[in-house]
Amino acid sequence: MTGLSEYTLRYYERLGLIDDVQRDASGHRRYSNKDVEWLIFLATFREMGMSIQEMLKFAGMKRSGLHAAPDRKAFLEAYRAKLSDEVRDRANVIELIDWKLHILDQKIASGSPEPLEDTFQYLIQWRESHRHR
Amino acid sequence: MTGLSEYTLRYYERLGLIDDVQRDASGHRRYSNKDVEWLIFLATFREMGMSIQEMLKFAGMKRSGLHAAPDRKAFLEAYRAKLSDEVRDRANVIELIDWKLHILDQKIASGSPEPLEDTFQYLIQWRESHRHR
DNA sequence: ATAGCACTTAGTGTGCACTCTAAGTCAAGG
DNA sequence: CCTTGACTTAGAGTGCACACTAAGTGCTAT
Repeated sequence: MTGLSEYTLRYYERLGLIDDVQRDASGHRRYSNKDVEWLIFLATFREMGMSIQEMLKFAGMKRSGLHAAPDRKAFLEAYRAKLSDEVRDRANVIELIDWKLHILDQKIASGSPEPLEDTFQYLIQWRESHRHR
Repeated sequence: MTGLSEYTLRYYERLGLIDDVQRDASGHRRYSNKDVEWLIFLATFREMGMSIQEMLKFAGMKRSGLHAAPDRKAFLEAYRAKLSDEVRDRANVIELIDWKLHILDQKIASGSPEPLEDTFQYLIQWRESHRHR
C-alpha cells in the first residue's frame, strides 16, 4: 500500500519515523490505517527527495501533538516552497534542453560538428539568469 | 563557474565524464570554454538527479561524434520527458500538502487532534489518481 | 510430528557520489 | 635558500538510504 519494502518499514521504525505499531498475537506488525496514512506521507516525501533527517523533524512535531501544529504548518509550507522551486528549476532545464536539441538539429542539418552559435555565452547567461539559492 | 568542487572535477575526469583536459607547463589543468560548457551540463543534470551512469552514457554519445546525434537527441528527449513527469509529480504533491495544511487548520480551529474528515480515504484516492510508472 | 512459510531481531553489506588524505611537484615571493 | 600555497596522484574514508543475512519463533497444512 505504501510502496515501501518490508526492510524499509522496519528501518523507518528503528529510526523512529513511525511509533507504536501494533502487534498481533504472534508478534507480527499490524499497521493501522493511521500508520498507512503516515507511511504514505513519508514515502511521498522521500520520493520527492526529502532526507530522513528532515522527515525525523516532522515526525518529532507530529509526536508533540497539537501544540506543535504551527511548526508543522511552517514545515509543510517551507517544503511546499521547495517543491515550487524544483518545478521552476525543472522548467528552466527543459528550456535548456530545448535549446540543446535545437543546436543538435543545426549540427545534423549542416553535417558539421562545429557549433554555429556562441553556445558558451548562451549557457553562461542561462546560468546567470536562472541563478538562485 | 560550474559549482563543482575540485574533488568532483577530478573525480568526473577519472570516471571518463570529461576527456582531454589540457594542462599548462606545470601540469595543472586548464579548462577550456568547451570543458566548462560540458561541465555545466553535467552539473545541471546532476542537480536534477541524473545518475553518473546516465551521464556516462551521454558522454559516450558525445565522444562518438555527429553520427550519434540521433541517440543524443533521443537521450535528451527522454530526459526532458522525465523532467516533465517530475514537474507533474511535484504539482500533485503540492496539492496534497495544501490539503494537509487545510486539515491542520481544521485541527487548530477545533482544538482537537482528531481529524474531522476521512483522511485515509482521501489519501488513498490521491495516491490512486496520481499513480504512474 | 514435521515441513514450509511468513514473520521476528540485531547486525552486516551494498551502491552511490562524493570528499578527503598522504605524499609529492612546481612556481613565486621574501 | 626557504617557505607558502596551489596544484598533482592514487587510494582511502564518509554519509546516506536502504537491502540483506543469520538465527530464531509461531502458525498452518499435510
